[in-house]
Amino acid sequence: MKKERISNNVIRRLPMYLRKLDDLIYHGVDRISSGELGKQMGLTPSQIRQDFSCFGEFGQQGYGYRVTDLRDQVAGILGMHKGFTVAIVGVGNLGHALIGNFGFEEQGFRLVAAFDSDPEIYGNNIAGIPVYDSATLSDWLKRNPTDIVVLTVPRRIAKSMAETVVDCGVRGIWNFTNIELELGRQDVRVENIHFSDSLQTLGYFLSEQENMEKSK
Amino acid sequence: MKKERISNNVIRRLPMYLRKLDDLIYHGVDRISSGELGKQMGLTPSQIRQDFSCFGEFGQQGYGYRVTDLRDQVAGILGMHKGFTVAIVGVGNLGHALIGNFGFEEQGFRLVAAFDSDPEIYGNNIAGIPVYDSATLSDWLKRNPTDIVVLTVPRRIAKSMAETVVDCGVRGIWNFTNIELELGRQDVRVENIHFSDSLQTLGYFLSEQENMEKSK
DNA sequence: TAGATTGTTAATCGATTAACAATC
DNA sequence: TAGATTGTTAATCGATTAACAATC
Repeated sequence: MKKERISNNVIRRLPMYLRKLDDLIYHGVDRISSGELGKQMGLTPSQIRQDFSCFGEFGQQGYGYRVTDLRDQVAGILGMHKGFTVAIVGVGNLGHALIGNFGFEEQGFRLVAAFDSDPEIYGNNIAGIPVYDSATLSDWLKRNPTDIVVLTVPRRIAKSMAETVVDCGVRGIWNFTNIELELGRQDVRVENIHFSDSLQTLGYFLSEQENMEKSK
Repeated sequence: MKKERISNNVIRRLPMYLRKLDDLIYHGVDRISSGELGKQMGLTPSQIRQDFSCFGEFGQQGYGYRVTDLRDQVAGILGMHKGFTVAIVGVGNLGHALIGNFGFEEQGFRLVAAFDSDPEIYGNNIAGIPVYDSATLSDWLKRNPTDIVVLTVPRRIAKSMAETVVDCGVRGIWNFTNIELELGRQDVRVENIHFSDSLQTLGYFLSEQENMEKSK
């Protein structure tokens, strides 16, 4: 029974499932039960069955799940077959790293162009991706409708860049700038990679651990 | 009333609070109520008071919270004053970006060294951080006890590198390799940055949006 | 003092887990 | 068929929200 409203927790688990399923395929596993999958992922079988049942009936009673089928279902839910187009704005080390190593294509995204304001940087190709002058970004987006912009620019220009690109029809921003982009637009989705949040969380746990040991 | 067991959700919100509080300080705000903070962050006042009350009593009745005090409390909870030492393993574009742009020091971490196996790369300094040969990592860690390793190596060597460093006493791994590091050690904390999970989540929402529009 | 706002207890809501009939 | 395992309904658990006495 498909649900209309999917909780955030479920959505965040989908990429985890995908990674695990790819791993199982890699290891030649063609069938798995919710019990076994749960054991391997540290989830309860119930949760796994509940999660998938939000989107449809992907298993077979008495048998389990066909790994490749399930993988394709999950990939489909995540829109990986849609070929969303991507442009990277800001080609510093991080932008560079994403162009070279992330593998947009393997994940079903189409990385089309990159932009930077440094004349030393634009005009070149990086791993086959042309890098254009940021000054031409707005025009370019109007001529080349783009689904997603990866925001890897310095913090101080992040907000205005974000506003520019959404005005040019971009529907999703993958935000690496570590600021909270409040664009006030319901139709634009921002997904943040907050590096510092992650490291601080790690700091919390190490700190906790130290406090525990001291109080023993 | 301090709680012993803090939920993960609360912990993940702490860095958000910190960012917001830094922002308020930057804008010269010296006092804020849970109501106003909630409005600005999109949380309920109740939740904010509940969150902070896990760690102590940081506010004043009838007044609210002193922004700088609260900021310092949160930073303290996150262990930012502890000066955890950090080494980066893998100096590709991403490792390079983290050394140059992340700002470990401003966040209270002490970035001490970086390692890479490429002779073109090790032997140099990057932004004042020495880059050593990965072959010497194990020895170096034994001589220089290190709290955290940033793992920015290629996927295929991620697991063995992780095992090496925890054997040398590293207590936390900031993992950028997009694999699930199952180290089976309760005393070592792994914090993941799964780029692809994040982008796939964005893909899900854009895909949903399209489906919604089509079915209208 | 009166007004504001906290910290905390109680109520609600949502997510996870357990149970089980359906069925491969 | 018997055994296994799903999808789903019900029960539990935990997190969020609401309410309010305490107090600055």
